[in-house]
Amino acid sequence: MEFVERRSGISLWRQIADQIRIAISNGEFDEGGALPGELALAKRFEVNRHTVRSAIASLAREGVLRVEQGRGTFIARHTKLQYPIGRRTRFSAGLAGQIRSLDGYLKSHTSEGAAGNVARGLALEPGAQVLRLERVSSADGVPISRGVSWVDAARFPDFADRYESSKSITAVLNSYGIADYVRISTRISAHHADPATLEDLKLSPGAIALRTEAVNAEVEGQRLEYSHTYFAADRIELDIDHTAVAAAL
Amino acid sequence: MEFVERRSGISLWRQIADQIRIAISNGEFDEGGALPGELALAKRFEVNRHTVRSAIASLAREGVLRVEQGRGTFIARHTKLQYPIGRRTRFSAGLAGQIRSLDGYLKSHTSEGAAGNVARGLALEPGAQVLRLERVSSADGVPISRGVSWVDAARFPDFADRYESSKSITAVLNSYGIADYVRISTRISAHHADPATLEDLKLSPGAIALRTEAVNAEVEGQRLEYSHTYFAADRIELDIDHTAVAAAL
DNA sequence: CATATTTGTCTATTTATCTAGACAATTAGA
DNA sequence: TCTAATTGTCTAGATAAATAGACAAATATG
Repeated sequence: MEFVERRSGISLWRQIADQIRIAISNGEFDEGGALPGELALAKRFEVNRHTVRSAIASLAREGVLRVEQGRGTFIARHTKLQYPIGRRTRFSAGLAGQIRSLDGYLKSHTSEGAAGNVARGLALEPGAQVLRLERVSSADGVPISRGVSWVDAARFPDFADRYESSKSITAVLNSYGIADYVRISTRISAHHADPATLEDLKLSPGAIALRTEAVNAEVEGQRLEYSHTYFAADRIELDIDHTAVAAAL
Repeated sequence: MEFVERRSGISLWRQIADQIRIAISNGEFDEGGALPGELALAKRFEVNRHTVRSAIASLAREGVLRVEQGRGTFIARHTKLQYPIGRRTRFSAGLAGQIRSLDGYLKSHTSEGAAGNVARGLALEPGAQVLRLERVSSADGVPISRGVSWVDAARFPDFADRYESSKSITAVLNSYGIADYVRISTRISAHHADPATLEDLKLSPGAIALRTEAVNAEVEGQRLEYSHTYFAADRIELDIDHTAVAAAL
């Protein structure tokens, strides 16, 4: 017997869909990839068969399950992407090998005064002019992340133009003569996705966003980039590498 | 105008509550701590005033908001705990300074054959006997995390007994003559909390769990502990430290 | 004190979700 | 081919969520 809670603001079918999703990612139905029948699931969750059917229908729409009349319900997709994070995190290189194509576009770029957290991240005075770049990335056509980056406007006046042509933070920094940089800190939290993230990542309400707040700096410590990135938590997970400086060379 | 989606399986009041929560954590209502009036919020989310009231009531029950008749609605609580993760992550030491008390209890301990991921994490043969320890931790009386740890049963036969008395992984490892250990890898994902996590962390359905899958090892590389930990995402965030080995001494 | 603004409570109605049951359509296996 | 087990579709009714409006109660302000 599993638990679903009524009057929680989450419909029963949605709770059941979430639990099935988790069970799949825990490898629960791996033998053959078949789920228990609708009646068995209804008994397990203590709900009506039609409620289970709603849950299954929503997972089938997402491509997680495949339903075949007379045969049963099967797992259609399983794996999440792994996004490595470490001292030498590079956005584009991280997913290499896991996907065929990685696209990204610059959604907007503006100049603004640095708010508190941005100023702290870049070690600037609050209110100093910074460039704000908003980017959306997709792997094999599926949106993966939405990121906002801030850089010092005084040091990188035409960062946006250069980014537009190369579409790589690393390449732009290289073009400014910065051969190498390292990740100083990453702060990770999880939320229900806000409307902007829902839209950019093509998620439905209630979906979860993994958020990283990161600072990249030169090897000597001079701050380069401060960023917020929102990942679609049902498509990707973060893989932290704690190995020491050896990899840096 | 913000967006709420109907027929998504998440009730409107719940979507609105989630958005208000996010807005608070983004510092949107910080001046004075007062939210817009119910009518203003109803207009903003394009719903009835009563729907907004449901959202506010649920946040007030959680202690996030404080409602005063005739005056308005105010922010009651703001901050999340920061849980540091790095090469030298220690559960008990991480939250020092942020909280007054840290409690934990051993919920269960069993001996079992190592499943695939456990065997990989501990570098054992699949099926090798391992001890499984399930722990729940609370900060200042509020549940923070639920963790399952596995250790090699052959090497640490009475790990559970020793843990029961010291309530510290570090202390138990010390008692086995292991003076130091390091975090090798941490994998982070986010899910809707499963029923066991909901119960242990006293969350309501739809709440988000931040999950870490971690491997701790001796400095020389010998694997010591493999763990899954679920954090209540609305109470804590993970703070990754990328600084190199300097801190290890 | 008078007034405007805010939250609190009540009734009524509409819409969405969940339950219940019956039976059809498809598939697998004896 | 017959039967059991599965998913698909329909109807009907009960429960929960959302809308709508009216007015009370508390607060702040001029």
